[in-house]
Amino acid sequence: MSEGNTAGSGRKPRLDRARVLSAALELVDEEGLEALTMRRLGQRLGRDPMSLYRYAENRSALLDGLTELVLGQLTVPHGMDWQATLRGAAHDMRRLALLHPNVVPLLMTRPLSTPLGLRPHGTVRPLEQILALLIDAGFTPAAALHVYRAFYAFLYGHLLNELQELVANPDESDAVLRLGLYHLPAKEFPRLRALAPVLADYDGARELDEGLGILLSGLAAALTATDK
Amino acid sequence: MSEGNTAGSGRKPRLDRARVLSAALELVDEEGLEALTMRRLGQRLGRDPMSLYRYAENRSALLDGLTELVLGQLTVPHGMDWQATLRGAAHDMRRLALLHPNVVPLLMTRPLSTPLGLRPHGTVRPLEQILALLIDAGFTPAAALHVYRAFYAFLYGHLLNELQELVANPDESDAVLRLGLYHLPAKEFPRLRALAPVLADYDGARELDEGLGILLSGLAAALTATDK
DNA sequence: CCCCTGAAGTCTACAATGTAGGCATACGGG
DNA sequence: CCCGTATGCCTACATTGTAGACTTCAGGGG
Repeated sequence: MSEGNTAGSGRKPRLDRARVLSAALELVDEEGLEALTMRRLGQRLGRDPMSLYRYAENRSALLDGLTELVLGQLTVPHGMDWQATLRGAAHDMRRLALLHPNVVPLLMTRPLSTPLGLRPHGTVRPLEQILALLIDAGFTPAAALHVYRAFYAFLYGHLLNELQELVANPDESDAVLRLGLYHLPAKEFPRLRALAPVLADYDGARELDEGLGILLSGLAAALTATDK
Repeated sequence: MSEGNTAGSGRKPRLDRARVLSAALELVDEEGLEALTMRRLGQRLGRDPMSLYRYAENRSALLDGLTELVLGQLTVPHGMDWQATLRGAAHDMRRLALLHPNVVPLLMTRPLSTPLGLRPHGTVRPLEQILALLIDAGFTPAAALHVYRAFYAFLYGHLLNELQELVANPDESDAVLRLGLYHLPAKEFPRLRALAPVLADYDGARELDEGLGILLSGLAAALTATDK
């Protein structure tokens, strides 16, 4: 019986920020954000909860660390024209979101409470990279910022959209059941209910791609007209 | 001395779901989401915390109630063409977000954990209204859904974007200071830091409007080409 | 080899939170 | 007037984040 090391295998290989964060990420991936408590995380690492404070100041900083860990894995591709690059980055971001759906709320809302300059550098780097890309492609810095913002907005919004479709019974193919649509009074929500079949086969990658296509080409047109 | 009724004025005018929710909204508006605890809310209403459970099952349901209360105030305008209507709705949504910035994280993330059919009806109604609008404007139901999704994505993403600019010292006009940009190493983030002046005068309404213009006209073009 | 210093980890303790379960009380219909 | 039901309150508890003091331990200078 010995002791409560849930993870079991490795024996006390000296803690370390990266180790803490990735354990936290595993925990959140497996059991959701609520499960990420200092005590549970300590237990999973076979350590006293209090040890964590050597590596994370407080729980909120731990959450920031999580977003940093995930966003740090985002790769902005090289050697293509700017539109293809942005598309590539968007799809990679989508991949990360689907890989860690429970972290998505953090990705969306953490920045709301942290000014740009104080965010973990890893989370700001993609912004810098993309600005560089756009400026090298000939955009004015100000125009580059506009493009980035529109891109970011649509991307993040799309992810919010897409992850809603995963909710509930992911193994149920009938959208009426899967999304609990039968709870909506038919008189009040006729169009929505009629859309059940369409809701049933949602293709996130494609929807993202088409939206981006429209947005990016539109931006290119609008901006070349003025100051690009 | 009497008792701990912080709100002071009114004396026990019988509780009621609407009263509870709007007190919760005030509390969140004034002191942020963290301040919304059962005890604080009870105190503000001059009631025992436990009374709240008559009107809100649990804290999570209270948060859902908040999003419902705010989204219920969204008005989708009438009597214009579909693009103008969507624009109008977007600006009204923006108004609500700026009015209740602390609730925005809820608006963005609550739907992620609640299937469509189980959401408070007030939060689904705008979706139905907009679908109706688009279908009446001649779109296929499926096409209407696509338009709605792109619209919603950009709108929500834009709000995430815009609310980040409010963070930190809202009364400081210098963006370097206001956003803490001096914390970013100049070698690693040159473009971003150079953009400080542009970041300083951000016009959210305009940015929203221009993005929407591009997106909506692009959508119209793409869809009339196929099945609108 | 020993001891000493700082870091790494742990223990104890506390205030705050959500909420279950039982009780009081006030109100409205017979 | 009386009683049943909805409304509100009280007590109690398990769980959380985290402060502060203590322990353990690695490793480097005498």
